[in-house]
Amino acid sequence: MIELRSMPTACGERRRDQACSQCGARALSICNSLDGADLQRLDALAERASFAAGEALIREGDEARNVFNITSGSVRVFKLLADGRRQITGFLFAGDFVGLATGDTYVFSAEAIEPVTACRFRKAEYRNMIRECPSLETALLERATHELAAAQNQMLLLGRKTATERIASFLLDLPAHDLARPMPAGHVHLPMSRSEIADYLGLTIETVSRVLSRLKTQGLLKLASLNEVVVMQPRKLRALAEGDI
Amino acid sequence: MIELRSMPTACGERRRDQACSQCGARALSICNSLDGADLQRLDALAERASFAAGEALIREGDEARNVFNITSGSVRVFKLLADGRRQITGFLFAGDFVGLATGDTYVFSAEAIEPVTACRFRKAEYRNMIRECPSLETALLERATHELAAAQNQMLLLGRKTATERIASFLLDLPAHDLARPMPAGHVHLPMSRSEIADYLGLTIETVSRVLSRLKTQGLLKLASLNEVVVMQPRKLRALAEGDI
DNA sequence: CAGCGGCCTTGATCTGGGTCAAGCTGTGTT
DNA sequence: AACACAGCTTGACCCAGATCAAGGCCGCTG
Repeated sequence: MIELRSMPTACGERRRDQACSQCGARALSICNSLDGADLQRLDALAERASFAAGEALIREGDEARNVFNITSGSVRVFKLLADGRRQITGFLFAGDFVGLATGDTYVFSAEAIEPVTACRFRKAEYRNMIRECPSLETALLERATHELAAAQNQMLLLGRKTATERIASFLLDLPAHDLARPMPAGHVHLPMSRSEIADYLGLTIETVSRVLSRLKTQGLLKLASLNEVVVMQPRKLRALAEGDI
Repeated sequence: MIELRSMPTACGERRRDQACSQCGARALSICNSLDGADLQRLDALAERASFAAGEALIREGDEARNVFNITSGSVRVFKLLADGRRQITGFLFAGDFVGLATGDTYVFSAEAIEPVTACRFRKAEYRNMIRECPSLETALLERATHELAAAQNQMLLLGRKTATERIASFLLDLPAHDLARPMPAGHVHLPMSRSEIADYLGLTIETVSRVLSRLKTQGLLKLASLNEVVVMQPRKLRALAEGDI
């Protein structure tokens, strides 16, 4: 048992009062939506877990026993085809929930990209929790709806955008998800590898690398390091992302 | 005010006790999850609406005033890029909800493919309803989670599957959504045009047409009419869809 | 029942991004 | 400091599916 309330980030605290660019919702963190008594009850049910880089929180096909709330680090959520082709359907950061699938088995996998800490809830207990704390359900519905809006944007990206538009959209959207990590304006931290970016955007690593190089040559970006991009011309990048060209 | 209870399909009745192939959930229709008293309350709030083919239920950017429950017909949900490129993010049938976005404005459009009837709920009233009827929220969360699982499958399809795999997946998954329309085993009804299939699968109409023709030549399908496909070899089609080749 | 128009199919050609193949870079190790 | 290795970049070439173009089919209308 961990005293979540004594640790500001333990239940996935995120910056408050920032409207989501994809669905317009505010106060998306579960923490922000619940009152003290509810958080206390969550507290009693939470078990802390940590994962090394590459370790799995959730494996597709396993019995769905747990729900996690990420408290630090970053996670890749993905599905595989039989021959190994991988689609990363999302990256998760502090404050995100994972494992809310309705069925008896997980329908996706989730692995730590960098060292991760999380609160684990047994799914059985989690159901009791919902019964006692209806506002949790409201908060989860809001988050699910938000993720659905994000998924629609991603489908638009995967189905209809060019490689350049995909990379531009990605660089502009990423900071909105990773709110726990404070970055100077214009700086984007990439905890994931090129191969993970490629599998998220439906491209190959070579194309990701080429497009980043071209955007750099064109002066839209600087590559401060492998894992840090500085957006030099956000207007132009936004125009590229929307296909306005 | 419409007496929903007196019309079996009015609140989006769907076949019961059929587990979803994408997320394992059962009883996905809202109707199936609610008891008589709750349905009666929903009843009092519902307003019947009908839409001609091509008419919009929801326009991206408009103020989000309504939530709809489709009671008959089929609907395309989509997003557009500035230059007109379209991604259809889903097709909706009897029993599906649309318009549950959290924000103040809709972030996608929804249009009737064929004549549609639906129950309209004012969003303000809908919020009261949730307060009075907590099991509605549970049902909606279950549906949202289900749609999220479907969205992840679609991202895998759009990001990593070949044209043939996309078409095969589409033909196998479609009947599971359109439960209200009873079809003989193996028969798939396509209420949407080739152009809508293309915009759903991230392809062009020419590619959709060519792949269907090839599958027909190979004896996997018959094209009974423009809008009806008969799957002759479901095993082989499933193998194609999963990329097992 | 002829003519029209919207959709669908099929063929020919083109191209964005994939594939294959070197190198490069940065980091950790001895 | 030299090395090794994993991940990244860059170049050359290729191909699945897009684009461009020409008919075909079918339901509707006069």
